[in-house]
Amino acid sequence: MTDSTRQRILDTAEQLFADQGFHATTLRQITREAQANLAAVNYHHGSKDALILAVFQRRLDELNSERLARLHSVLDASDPPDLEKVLGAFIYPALLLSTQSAGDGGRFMRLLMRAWAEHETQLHGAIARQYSHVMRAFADAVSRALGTSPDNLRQQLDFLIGALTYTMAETTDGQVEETARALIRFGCAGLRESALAEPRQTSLKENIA
Amino acid sequence: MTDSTRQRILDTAEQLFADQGFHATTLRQITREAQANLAAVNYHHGSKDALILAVFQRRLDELNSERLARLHSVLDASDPPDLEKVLGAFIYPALLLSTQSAGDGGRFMRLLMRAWAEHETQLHGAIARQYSHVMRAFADAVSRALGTSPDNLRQQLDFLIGALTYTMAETTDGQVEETARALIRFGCAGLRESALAEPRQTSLKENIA
DNA sequence: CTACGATTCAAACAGTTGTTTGAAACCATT
DNA sequence: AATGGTTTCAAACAACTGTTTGAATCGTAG
Repeated sequence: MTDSTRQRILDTAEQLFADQGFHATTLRQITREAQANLAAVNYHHGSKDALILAVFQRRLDELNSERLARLHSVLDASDPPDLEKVLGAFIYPALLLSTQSAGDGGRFMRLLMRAWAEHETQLHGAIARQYSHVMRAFADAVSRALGTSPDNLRQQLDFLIGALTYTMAETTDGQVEETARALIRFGCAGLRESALAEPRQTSLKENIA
Repeated sequence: MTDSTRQRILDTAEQLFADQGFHATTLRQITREAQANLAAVNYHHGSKDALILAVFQRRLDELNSERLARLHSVLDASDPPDLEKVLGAFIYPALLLSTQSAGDGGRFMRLLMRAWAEHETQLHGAIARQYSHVMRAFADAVSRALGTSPDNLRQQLDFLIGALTYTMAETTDGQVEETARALIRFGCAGLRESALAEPRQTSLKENIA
């Protein structure tokens, strides 16, 4: 292994941050549970703030690439794309990150929730920045599936993100698959209804994307 | 006034908790901005944890009674109740709490978000306990509007709560009304679609409410 | 074996935390 | 003016925070 201590700190920090929050979790607690020395955090990661960012960077990179890979696979399958499959490409990668931390399915979602509540901090900005291009890609895909402009879709996608984060944060491992299916059905209906409300946008100017 | 310092501490604590989180906010910061002495928090509220609970108690009591009042008004208007109006009775009171803290529309929602992330703490349990009977009332109302069993509706209502909390947490004051309308339309479509998926439940056993 | 860079470790650093204390100040009632 | 209960205040408390330091240990290449 390139660096075992660094990884162990990252893993236990992720778990403790999700359970207790960033400020409430102490470096002594992290290093004790990771069976490392107190100074190891500063040695391997520089500072506590840098550790927090590192915890997210690792997972968000994983989440983003998995989502985009599935999305492109869906886009290649049919044109216009199937809305259910587009939402599936958005939702299932998030569930994988949750269920892979065995025993606590909602941990990653609670971590995201905590990060999002940190509204005007470095963390919120960093996550928003890493999310934005993925969100744009999915907004484009949904707009093509519905035949509408992608402009007002960001809001409806936020509805979906909110529902996903909140619900999965307290879903136990067994119900994850069923909850995901219900969420996809719920979201598709909401998106289709919202698409009906605004005038169809079929002009070239908006739809070449 | 019965107690001005107590109220001032409650107000500034609410604001700082939403902006920075519970642990990151210090009693010295609260008392400084509230123009009170450091010991005033412990004198008036007992402890920092008790202050956190008090901040939520005040707002949740307000939110719950407003929601239930509007719900009963909707239930009295027609039978079966109008689904859009039921969701409106759920959503608008939350917006009022957000907009009444001028200049930062999403503050209360971020506060709720932070509280919800505190998963296995006293705070999470207290909020869930205060929410449960309201949730039950709205689940019953929605089930009557749709003509389905209220059993599986809790999950769809959680979708709505998640979308509401997440979206409003970053909605600026001006867009609040429009966002609420979009959310109601989105949620109604999702609920109606989910109702179609399961078999109609019209037996006496489930529907006497 | 030796030497050297990477890693670990115990100890200490200065600063901050929530809480407590006892005296001072306030304020209405006698 | 004197009383007694409520509220404020400055000061101190022990405990804990993230970070730094310099020596000890490790693993490996010369």
